[in-house]
Amino acid sequence: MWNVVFMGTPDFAVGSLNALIEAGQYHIQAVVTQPDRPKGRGQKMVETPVKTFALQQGLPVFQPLKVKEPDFVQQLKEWKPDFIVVAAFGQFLTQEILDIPTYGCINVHASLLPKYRGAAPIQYAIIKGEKESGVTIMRMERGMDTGAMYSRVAVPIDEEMNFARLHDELMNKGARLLTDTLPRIADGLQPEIQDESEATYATLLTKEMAKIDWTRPAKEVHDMVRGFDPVPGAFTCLPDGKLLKIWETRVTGKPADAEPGTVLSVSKKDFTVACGDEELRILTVQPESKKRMPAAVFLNGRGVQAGDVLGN
RNA sequence: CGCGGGGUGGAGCAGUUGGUAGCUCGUCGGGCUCAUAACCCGAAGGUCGCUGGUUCAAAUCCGGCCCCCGCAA
Repeated sequence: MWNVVFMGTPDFAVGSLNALIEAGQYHIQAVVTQPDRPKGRGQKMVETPVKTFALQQGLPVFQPLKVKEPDFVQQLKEWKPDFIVVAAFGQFLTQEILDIPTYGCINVHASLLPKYRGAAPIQYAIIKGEKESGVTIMRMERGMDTGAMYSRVAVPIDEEMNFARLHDELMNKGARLLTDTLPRIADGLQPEIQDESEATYATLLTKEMAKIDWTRPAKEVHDMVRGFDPVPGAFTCLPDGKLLKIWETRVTGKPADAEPGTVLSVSKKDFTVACGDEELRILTVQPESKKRMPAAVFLNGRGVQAGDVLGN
């Protein structure tokens, strides 16, 4: 049995925590996660997915505002963990903390490092039109996901892959890779240094980035739409100013000679919109205050008409 | 008490000077066609979220409750 302190926050991290528990050879001394925060409609206090899961499992949960608080660092030292496993935790660890575990702080990162270091690696891989992504197990050091890598595993990304699916796949693959790799680290597995010249960064996604820019090529818009599905959702504006989220699209390959954002053809099933280069077929949308619906259904009600211009 | 939109036949919507509910799609039947997700004709299907109240009369006005959703965090 190895002593492990786990640090993580969103669903992605739950996969890894669960794998550690099921592996049966790790003693989870503590689960550290972000404090409860007011969230959503009504501003209710919401606990992180990791907290919810950890409590179900009967594990002790800690939610320091900052892990680097002296009192908490002291607590970590007293646990004398063999590993600190970190998965999408959301706080930086100080060198003092990195030095605590016998075998170091081990991170599960949802990309093939050194590509897509940072907060939103899954979304970025899709948005950038990558053909594959993956997960990396690495030894943390100071710096944003710069540590030497113990192991990696790749997963292909097809044209219809969206964030939700890639997330789940990487969560599962990452969890398995983690439990496979930890024992080898204890055995002395040597990590591989990241090639700094290959590094790219996946910065935090902002609201502004989710707004569709119809002057971009259709393929880019398509990649963006699936990269933002289901959160936060790529959106545009209807002629009346109402919000319209776009959930599913298909590149048509048909050149579009109209002002970007113009609704070109409207059939019973769907409609197409002019992008910078080609027409993009819209298959699934979500009007403001409504649920996600097929384009055909949307067109039955309010819908749009050929000639309408989106995005203003 | 963060801001806001909405609950109308299976689906998406219209319908607020209150007076027995319409549209598109779907479904079922029939027709046309080599054929069709196309077209034509016809039919079924709604206690208008729930609950009180105002009124001769409420989907439509007022109160309470339940549910869904967008924004913001």
